[in-house]
Amino acid sequence: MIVDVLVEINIGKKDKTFSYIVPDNLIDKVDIGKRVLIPFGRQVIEGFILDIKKETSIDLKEIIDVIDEERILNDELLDLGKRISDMTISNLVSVYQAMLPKGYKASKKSNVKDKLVGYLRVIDFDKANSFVNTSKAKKQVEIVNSLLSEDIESKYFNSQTIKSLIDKGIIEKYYKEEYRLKSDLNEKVVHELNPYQKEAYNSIINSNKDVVLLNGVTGSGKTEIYMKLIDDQLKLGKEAIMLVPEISLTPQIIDRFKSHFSEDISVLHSALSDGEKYDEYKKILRKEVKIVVGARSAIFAPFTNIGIIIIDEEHSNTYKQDHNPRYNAIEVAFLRGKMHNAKVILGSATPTIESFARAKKGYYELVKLDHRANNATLPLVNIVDMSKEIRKGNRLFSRDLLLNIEDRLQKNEQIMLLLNKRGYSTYLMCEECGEVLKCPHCDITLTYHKTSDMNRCHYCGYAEKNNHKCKNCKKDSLKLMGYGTEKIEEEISKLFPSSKVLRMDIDTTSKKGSHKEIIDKFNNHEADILVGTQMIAKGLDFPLVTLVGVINADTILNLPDFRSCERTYDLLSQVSGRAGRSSIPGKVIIQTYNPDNYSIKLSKNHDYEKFYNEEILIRKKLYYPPYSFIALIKVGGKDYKYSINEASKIGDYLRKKVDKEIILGPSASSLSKINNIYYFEIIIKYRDKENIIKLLNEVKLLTENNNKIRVEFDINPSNF
DNA sequence: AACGCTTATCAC
DNA sequence: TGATAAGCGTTC
Repeated sequence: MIVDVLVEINIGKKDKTFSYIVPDNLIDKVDIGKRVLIPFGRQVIEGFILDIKKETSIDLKEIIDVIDEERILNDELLDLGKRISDMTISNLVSVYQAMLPKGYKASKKSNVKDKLVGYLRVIDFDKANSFVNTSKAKKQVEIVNSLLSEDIESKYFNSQTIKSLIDKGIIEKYYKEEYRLKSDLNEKVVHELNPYQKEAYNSIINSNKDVVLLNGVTGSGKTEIYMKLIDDQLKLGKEAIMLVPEISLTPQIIDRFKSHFSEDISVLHSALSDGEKYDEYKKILRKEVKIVVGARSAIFAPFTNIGIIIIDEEHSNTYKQDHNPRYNAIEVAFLRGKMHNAKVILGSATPTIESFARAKKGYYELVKLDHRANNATLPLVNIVDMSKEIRKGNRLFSRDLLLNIEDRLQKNEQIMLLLNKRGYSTYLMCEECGEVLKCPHCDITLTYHKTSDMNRCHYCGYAEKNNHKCKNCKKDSLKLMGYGTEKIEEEISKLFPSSKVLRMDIDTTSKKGSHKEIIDKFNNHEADILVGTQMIAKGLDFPLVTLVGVINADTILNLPDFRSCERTYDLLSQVSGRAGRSSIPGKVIIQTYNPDNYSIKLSKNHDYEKFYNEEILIRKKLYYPPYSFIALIKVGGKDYKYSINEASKIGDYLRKKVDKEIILGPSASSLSKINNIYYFEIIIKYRDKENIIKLLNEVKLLTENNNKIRVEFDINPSNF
């Protein structure tokens, strides 16, 4: 018997497998989709079995061992992986690896094992009973007495005492497999749908379309509808996958799910340890759970009978993986939905322009939910023109914002302030010559971090001590320019010394559990003001927040990205949704230098459709999605001239092969130099999806063996 | 990834 | 000319 094994090593030839002989003692254990241990050159590595053949051969090596008891990749997932590998122009192994949690990847590094817990039990009851009645060893008698009624974890007892009992032949130690995350079942809580939710629910179940776009304003109670839809599928004996952005996978949400279903659900997200992820995945493989709630990669949950797939906040760019393989979980959901004949539900208050366009064209069922659940009103939005404020000398905070903060503090209500930049100051500039301090490797502005007094590059991680010296004119005249959340926190504390301020950004949430800690503190009203980056805009629900301030709405607007308006609108509506979630009406103050930009102006009235109508015109005019698809080819190399030359060759090759599609570039990437590697980009705007994917796979084959350059592909990039 | 093999480079 | 460094190609 021979098996074909796919290994995680970059081999010039696409998805090449290696054949091995299966020794007789392993014949019963091998199966397609399991991992095996194999000799490979001089090393021993792991790989996936992709094929089994009856024939035999003598000049092949033998597999060393079969790692898995059960298949970890079933037929559907194996096939799905092949399609994703094609769609994303990436290696098949990398897709299979991305589909699996660390402990199930084919690599020696992932040495996550089953958690075994040591227990003690009585083996000789006669001996135990007489021992209890006769022995004078008080501690030992106590242990045996307890063990006579139930088995107990060995860690609770002194090992010396236990040893003597084991030696006497009365008790023994044994190991039991346990899950790292205990399933503490909550009491069942069932929510009745309100009339609006019921109407939306009915439209969803009565639709004959494969995909439903649920467009509900923030706070309209989409989650209740999701849960009802999942209930229906569970009753049919089917399984459900629900994807949520990483950031909104808060303990509150998980608890809410657990109490609704009152059965064990598998939760998959990055905050779990490798061991916990491994266990959660194992529960699915063993068919012990029927519901998975998780971030992007949870779309690969190894279910075999999926009834529904729900993607909450479908506009979130976290569903697209930003490194290879660059798959989009929503597209994977469509593939799996079709395979299982399961509906895919996309939910959002601000859908992507592409999704909404598809819904309007009738490809998706469009279901609207315009009423907030507990009759809460949408907040009042005030737009403040900062160019007028700055003339009055108000650089950071407008008068309007300060007055409102003061008012809320007096009423003992809470405030959230949002600025999507991190660090104390965004950059350092020389006051004498205007030179901006940049990373010596990446050509990107360095950010000053006050806590460490260091200037850091956010791309390569380069850091240097801040010495205020200008590298151009050598004078001590480097000044901090711009500002970040740290600066806002500092200034607010100065202006309102009696208030308690919390800050939430990448710097304060890097430690495990600190994210939850900050949320809990703010929730318990241990602070009055929460200053933070985007991460405070999403999904959080603080009933006492009645004022939300956006310090600078222009940061996203000014990004060189055709989606910058869409992003700005999303962010502003999300953040507005944070204000006035309960009976007290909320207020939002947006500070901007572009008060007339439609994405800012229209967020005031919470009218997504109006924004869509404006935005779609621009997309059409400039031939951007949904009027075209976009693909990005990134060519990187150490030698500037050679790299741009190779990039041009790729551009020429493509131009020769297509006639209607638009090929732009190559041009220097917006981050043209990172870690001393130069990057060039080719952008393709196309309509003929199949043909371009085929072409790009050809380009991959042609460039794969050239190790002077690295070529990467990004189909439908989420930002560029 | 890791090793052996071939080829380039340099001081003498 | 020999020693060492750098690049290349293979792994069932």
